[in-house]
Amino acid sequence: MRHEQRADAATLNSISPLPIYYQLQTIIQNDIEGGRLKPGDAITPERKLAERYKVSVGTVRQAIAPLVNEGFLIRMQGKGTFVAGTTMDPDYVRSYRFLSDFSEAEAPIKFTFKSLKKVAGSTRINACLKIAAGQDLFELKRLMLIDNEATAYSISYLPQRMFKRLDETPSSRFEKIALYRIIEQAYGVPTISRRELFSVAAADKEVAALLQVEPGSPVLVIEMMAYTHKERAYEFRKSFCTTRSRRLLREY
Amino acid sequence: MRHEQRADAATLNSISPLPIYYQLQTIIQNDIEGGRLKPGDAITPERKLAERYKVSVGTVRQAIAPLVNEGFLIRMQGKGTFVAGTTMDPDYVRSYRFLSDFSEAEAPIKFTFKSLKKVAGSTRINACLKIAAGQDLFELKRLMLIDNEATAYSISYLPQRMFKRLDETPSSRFEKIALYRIIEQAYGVPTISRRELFSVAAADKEVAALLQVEPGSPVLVIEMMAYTHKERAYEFRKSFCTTRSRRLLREY
DNA sequence: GCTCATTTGTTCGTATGTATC
DNA sequence: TGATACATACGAACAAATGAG
Repeated sequence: MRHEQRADAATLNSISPLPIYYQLQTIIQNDIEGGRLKPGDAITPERKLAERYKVSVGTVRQAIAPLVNEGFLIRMQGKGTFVAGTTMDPDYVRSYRFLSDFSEAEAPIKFTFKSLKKVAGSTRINACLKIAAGQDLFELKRLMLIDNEATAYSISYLPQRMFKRLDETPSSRFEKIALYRIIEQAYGVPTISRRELFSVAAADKEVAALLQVEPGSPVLVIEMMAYTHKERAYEFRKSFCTTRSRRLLREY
Repeated sequence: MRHEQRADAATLNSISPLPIYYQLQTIIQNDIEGGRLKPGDAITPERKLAERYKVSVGTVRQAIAPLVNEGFLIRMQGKGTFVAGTTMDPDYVRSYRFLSDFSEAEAPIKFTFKSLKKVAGSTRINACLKIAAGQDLFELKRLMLIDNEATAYSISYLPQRMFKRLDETPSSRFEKIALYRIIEQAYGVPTISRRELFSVAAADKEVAALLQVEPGSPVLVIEMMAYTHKERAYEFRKSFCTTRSRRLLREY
């Protein structure tokens, strides 16, 4: 479990205008973002880092503290310092939160799996994901229910090359665990940020049937990109929501 | 400009299980959240705090660091440590950001002032703002244009008691400076968080006329609450957006 | 343009406490 | 119980930025 960091090609430069603690912080952060340190790995203990780089423990702590603060690392007294997974607040990372009003409580939601299959890449989606036009995708469809009423329908696209054998995941898993958790646990890809585009559109036949509305009636449409380290896109998702009785919540 | 903190009713307790640095952090944070330290104020220098509380400079720094990190304070070498205003990333705090697609650049937006007047409180809005039903409100209406095309229309409600004489603000100011900046600069109320509820609704006559759409046609509706310290609500806003050519952006 | 007092920034080293295994 | 590792706290020295004179 303990990850052995290689005995540093990167070294600290005391002549550099950059503070030593910052140089060390960058080294560690690069190891995380470069995938050499994966979620769950323990990093070298602070005292050993201090010896290796010939700096004081305080300086090592200065390097580690901001990484802990930004959510890259998790420190546990008596155990060690570990690489974190998805940094976003679990509440914020949830895409489908519905309220009828600000004063009301959040409605519990149920995910149902519809399908997961390999599909050919699309020009637009591959461009958004910044992958070659020829690369194939996984297409995941899910329906979200509140009080047994279909409330949101989502179609996700993920690069096959990045998530090999995702289609071997038991479908029940997609109903129990959030997608970003699966991505993180199975592939070591944490979710760092997301962008969403909101619009209104008329429901097509597929959406209308699933959301139980008249074809052509207006629904809330959200196109989302999910990003891991270094703003690398890993998912494109299109969601359709009815907002008859409940409305979609976002907090910042 | 320099704010003199009173010579501490609150004192540090070395017997307490809470670390000293944390106790000191809490004292400072309470002064900020309680309004005794306002945005722009300088806090007592670290060495003086160390003397006053009989702790080392390092401990004071440990107390200040997280407050800097969370955005309550801003430190400037050679100048001092100052109480920050709105903590949110300026980009994130902007409510009206529109893109035609993920790969496109953001469209520049123009705010136009429509009206600002005193209105009686409403049961629902006052409840959301957690103020007495009888309290009066300011109602601010603004129209947002992209490429001279009406794209969003917003109606904001703010408690009169909290923002006395807001209606004496020159209307041009609302077209040049974001509302949250005015609120912060004129009243010392920083924006800490927001919640939004997204839905789709038919445009009424007023909205349809301003957004230049057919009455009854579907528009994106966003109800927003803005909060300052301690999750105290200070604004209720209802926005209506057309998403013909551009879509509303949110990032997390 | 220069100097000086003030203030924060960086780095060091040490000691002791506490949690884990 | 002991070894390991992080948490808290202290204090000192020098660097760098600022603003006043």
